[in-house]
Amino acid sequence: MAGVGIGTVSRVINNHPSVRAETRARVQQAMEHLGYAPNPHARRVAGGRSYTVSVLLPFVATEFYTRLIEGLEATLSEERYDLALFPLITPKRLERYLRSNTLAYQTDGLIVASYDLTEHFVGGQFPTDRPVVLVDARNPNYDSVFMDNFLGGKLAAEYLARFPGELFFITVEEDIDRIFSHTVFAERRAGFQQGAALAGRTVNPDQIFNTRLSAEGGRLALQSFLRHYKLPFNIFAGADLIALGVLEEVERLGLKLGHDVRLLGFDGQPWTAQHGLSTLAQPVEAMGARAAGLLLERLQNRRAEARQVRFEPHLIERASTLGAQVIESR
Amino acid sequence: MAGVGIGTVSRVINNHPSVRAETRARVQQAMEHLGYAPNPHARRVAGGRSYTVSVLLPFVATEFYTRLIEGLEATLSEERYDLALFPLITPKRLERYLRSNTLAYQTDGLIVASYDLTEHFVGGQFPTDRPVVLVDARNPNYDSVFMDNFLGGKLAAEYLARFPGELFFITVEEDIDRIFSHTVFAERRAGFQQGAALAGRTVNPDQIFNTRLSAEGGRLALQSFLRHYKLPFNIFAGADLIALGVLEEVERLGLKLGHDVRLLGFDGQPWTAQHGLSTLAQPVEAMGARAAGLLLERLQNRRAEARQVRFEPHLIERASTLGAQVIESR
DNA sequence: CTGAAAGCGCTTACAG
DNA sequence: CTGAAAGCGCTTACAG
Repeated sequence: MAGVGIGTVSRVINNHPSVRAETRARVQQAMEHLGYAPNPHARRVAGGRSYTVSVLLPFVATEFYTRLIEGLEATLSEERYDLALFPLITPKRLERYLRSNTLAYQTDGLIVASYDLTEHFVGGQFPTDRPVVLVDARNPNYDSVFMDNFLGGKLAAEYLARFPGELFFITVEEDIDRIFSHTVFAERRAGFQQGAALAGRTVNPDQIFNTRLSAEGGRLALQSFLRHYKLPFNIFAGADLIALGVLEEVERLGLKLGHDVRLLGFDGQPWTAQHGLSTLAQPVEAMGARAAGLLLERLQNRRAEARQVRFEPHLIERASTLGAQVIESR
Repeated sequence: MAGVGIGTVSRVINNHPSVRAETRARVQQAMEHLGYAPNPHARRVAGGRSYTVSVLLPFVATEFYTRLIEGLEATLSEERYDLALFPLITPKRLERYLRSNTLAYQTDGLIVASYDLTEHFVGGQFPTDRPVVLVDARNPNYDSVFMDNFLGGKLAAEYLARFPGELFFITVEEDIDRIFSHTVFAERRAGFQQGAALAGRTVNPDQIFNTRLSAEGGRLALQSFLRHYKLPFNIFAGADLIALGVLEEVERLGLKLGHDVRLLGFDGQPWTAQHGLSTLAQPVEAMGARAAGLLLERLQNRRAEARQVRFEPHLIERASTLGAQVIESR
């Protein structure tokens, strides 16, 4: 249809430089018109690349992963890469992804989210020769993009310590998927405790409530704090989802948000704005984009030194810590 | 290594009948020895089949899906099929899975879990010519394997109505992933209400508690019931996970399980046994296996009429409804 | 800059 | 029953 040989079509598809602009345009028009898209299996058989990247991620359906995937995809799709998602459901399945030559794993590279899975393999290396990038996790041997969760907890404590009233922390100790271990909540907790100590504040064990990652857990936490302490409260919820439950319970009990209870979340979910929830925002999409970028670079240059990219959370102040009036007058 | 041509190796791999048993064994030995596994991309390019099946499933990490996947995989792997999991995160992504010819979607068939997604497409048909099987969902135009959730709710009410005290139901109205709608909880609720009515029992609105799918939601539900009603309670939790929270709260409050509070879950999760939780068990693995079987058959015979396979939940009685003593004396 | 040819790792008639 | 050959839909030197 474009009046060219299939080799030229292939060059257009693969962005080969030596194609005349006019020819390239003609071929692209024809592809558009015909709704043609190349067969990725054939591309892999012929060229050794499938233009697909695997993302191994925990089997937990939080907005964090939705946002992370968006970030990954935005960057990868610019280079015409597709991503295939592989929820890590059992260790057996991890083994399968890595060792078998299942279609599933026949991709060009690997992005591993939230786990440093190297501990599962002898020698601390992934049993693969494909490039691997960690995101929301870190390992010195691999490109890593991670959040400084300790700093997040510390910032939370320092910020909340400026207000009158006791400090509280709601955390999640249980492994989110009961299979692979993760450390983000423990890091936030350690940071929180150090921040509180630096501010000269004590945090008793019953000021720390451990629950599961659910809004209802936040409601139970507030109930528990109320049984043992007097208002006002300064609560750092280890996740926005948990903070949402605190908000619900504050409302149900008729307490005054930003006064009786000052509340700080963690994550910076898009919906926190509507709820007036102060939060330590993680630039999740940016982290995903960066991880995708590292993988793309690594695909070009396999030998470069592993890079460690640290992100910091940033404080977003809203009514849940400042009170409604303060916000209005800004 | 086996002293045969590559064509014969291929015949062995594909279970072609006309290979001598002795030759087959020799080839298999060689494959074993070399750790050889065929390249699925090449298989698809050459033979049109990739021996991979896509599973589209909600992005919710419940044990239901873990078990479902196990059931699917057990059956598919017998026929040397692999499965590729595709969490349905956004409608955009659904579109992508179906329309693009991404590697992701270049599989031999489609298993769709928990949603009748046909509503998203004009004509009520999936835009694909590959076989499609629904599981935990139903549509007359496609092979479907589903649970009779209405019956489940009805059985629950009939069973609990035999005990003294009010009837309660804990449900989840919000869509589990906020994106695609599902109906299982509404069906259980409708069945529960009919069962209660048939048993001559009334269920007031405040005897039904709506929460999210979390253990903590069960704890809040029990708190709510206690504010409005007197013990003893007969509670049907729409999911075992929610029942777990009721158990936790019963213990925290020092109530007597199986007496003050009789509790029935739904799902039949493996861990319910340890907790003495009575439950309406869904044979999830069997449903998965059946769905996989239907797909395998459909791969052979594309024209056969769509089959509808209905599963029923079955009651498992334990201490949470019978009390500890009764169990002991059995 | 572009076409024609070889080749990627398989499957499957076609002979024998 | 089995080997040799053609072909699947691409990519990529190799010529021109």
